[in-house]
Amino acid sequence: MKRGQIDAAWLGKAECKTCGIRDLVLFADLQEADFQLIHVPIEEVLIEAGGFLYQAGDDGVAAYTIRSGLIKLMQYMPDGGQRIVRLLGSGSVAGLEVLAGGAYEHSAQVLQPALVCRLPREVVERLNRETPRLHRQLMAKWSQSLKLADEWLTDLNTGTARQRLARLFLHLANLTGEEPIRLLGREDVGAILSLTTETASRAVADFKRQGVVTEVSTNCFRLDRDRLDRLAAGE
Amino acid sequence: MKRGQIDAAWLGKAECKTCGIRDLVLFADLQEADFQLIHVPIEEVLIEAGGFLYQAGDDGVAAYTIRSGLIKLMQYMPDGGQRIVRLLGSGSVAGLEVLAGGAYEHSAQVLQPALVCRLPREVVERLNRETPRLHRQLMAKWSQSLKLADEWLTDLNTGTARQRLARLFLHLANLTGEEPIRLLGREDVGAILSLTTETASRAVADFKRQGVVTEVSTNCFRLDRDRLDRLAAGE
DNA sequence: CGCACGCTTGACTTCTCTCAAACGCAGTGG
DNA sequence: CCACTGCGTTTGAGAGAAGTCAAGCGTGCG
Repeated sequence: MKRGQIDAAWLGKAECKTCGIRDLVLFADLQEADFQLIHVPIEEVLIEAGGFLYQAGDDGVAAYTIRSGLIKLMQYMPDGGQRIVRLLGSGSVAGLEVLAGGAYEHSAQVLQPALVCRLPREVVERLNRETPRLHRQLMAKWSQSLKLADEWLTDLNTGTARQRLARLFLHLANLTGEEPIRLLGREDVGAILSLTTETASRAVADFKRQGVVTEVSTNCFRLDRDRLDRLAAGE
Repeated sequence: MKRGQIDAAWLGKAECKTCGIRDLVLFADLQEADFQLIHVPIEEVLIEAGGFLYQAGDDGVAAYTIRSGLIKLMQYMPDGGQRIVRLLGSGSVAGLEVLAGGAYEHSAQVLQPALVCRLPREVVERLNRETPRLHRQLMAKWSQSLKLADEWLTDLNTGTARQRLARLFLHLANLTGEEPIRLLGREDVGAILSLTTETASRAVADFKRQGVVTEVSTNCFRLDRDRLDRLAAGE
C-alpha cells in the first residue's frame, strides 16, 4: 500500500458558527446558544486520496461531515471482494451509525481529496439530547442516506452494463455539480455497478469511442447528457 | 385486480402499554407518563395479502409498526418495472420517512397477512419532541433500515442467480424465524434478486430437484441450511 | 531506462435474457 | 360433474450479455 500511511492533515478546531456550508450540514438549524453545548472540539481534517476516515468494524467514536471531496463507503462481501454501497460528497454525513451505538458498518475511503469535520459521538449525542433543533436535521440525514441507498439499488444495479454506467455518470454529475467529471478507477466502477473490472473498462471505452463522453484529460470527462439520458433509459 | 379492494380490518385502538412485542418496536423505551402524550389514537389494523399500507408518492401521514406478517417495499424503475428494496417482518417499521417530511418513498404491499399499528405522524413527532426516550429507538430503527438496505445490495445483488437465491432463502429464514418457509411468487423473487421471472423459476426448480430445499406444500419449503450456506458462498 | 500498475483488448465460456409454448391448479359456469 | 378459463409456474431453444483467462499497451515513478 503505497498510500497506506495516514495522508491526513489536521487543520485546527472548526468554527461551526461561521461555516460556509452550514445550511447543508447536520448543524444547519443550530442557534447561538446551542454551540455553547459543544465542549469537545470539532476538528477539521484534510485527507488525501486513498486515506480512510474509518474502517468497517472499528469502534465508532465520531461521525463526519464532508465539506468537499468524494468518499466511498464500502462493504466486504461473502467472497472477500468489496462492494461500494454509496458515494458521499459535499454536505453528506458519514458514520451516522455511531449514534445507534456500536461499530462502523462500512469502510470510508477517500477518492478525491476531502475536507471533513470530525464530530465526536458525545457532541452529537449531547446536542441531540439537549436541543430539539438537531432532531430534524438528523431525521433528514438518515432519510437522505436511505433514499440514496435505495436509488443506488434501483438505478445502478439494474439493466445492462451500459445503462448502469450511463446512470453512474449522471449520478456523479449531480453529486459534484460541475463538469468535467473525474471518473473513478475501473475497479471502483465495477464495484459500484456489480460488474467486473473488464466489463467496466469495455463500457467506458465504448462510451469514449461513441462520443457519449469525451476525455478532456486522464479520467476526466465531459458528458453528452442527452445521449446519456437516453442510454440510461435503455436506448 | 381481484383483491384490489382494501382487504383491511380495523381492529380497534391499540393498547401500547400492554403490547406483547413492545420491546421490539419503536416505543420500546417509553414509560408510563409518555403514553399520556398520545392524544391521537393509534389503530391496529389487519391487512390481507395484496393490500397496501401506502403507495409511493402518497402524502405521508403515518408510519407503521409491523406486529406480524410480511411486507414488501417496492420502487418503480426508470423502465416502469418494479424493484423490491426491502422486506419487513415483525418488529420493523415502515414509512419512517414521513418524519423527514414529504411523501412515501416506496409502495408497501402485504405479502403475508399483516397485523400492523398505525402511528400518525403527529404522535411520533410529538413524542419525539417531548420525550428523549424515543430518540434512541428512532436512531436504532433508521440505522437498522439502512443496514438492511446495504445488506440487500451486497447479499442479494451479487453473484450468480443460484447464490442470490440461496441467500434469499437464508434471509427469509431468519426474518420469519421458523420453518417451513413460505416463499414469494417467482415474479417477486425476480424483483428482489434482479432476475427475470424465468430465471428465478429455474433456480427454484433446480433447488427443489437437488433437494437443497423441499417443498412441503405449495410454495412452502424446508431448508437444508448447510448446503444453502455453501451455495451462498459460491459452491 | 525499465519496472509496476492500471487500463484496454481479444477469444472463449458461461450465464442470463428473450420469446414461446406447455403445464397445473383453482375458480367459474354450463 | 366436468369442461372452460385465467394465472402463475415450468421448460425449451436460441440470442445476447457479461464473466474468465490471458496477453498487450501506456503512463508514471523509481
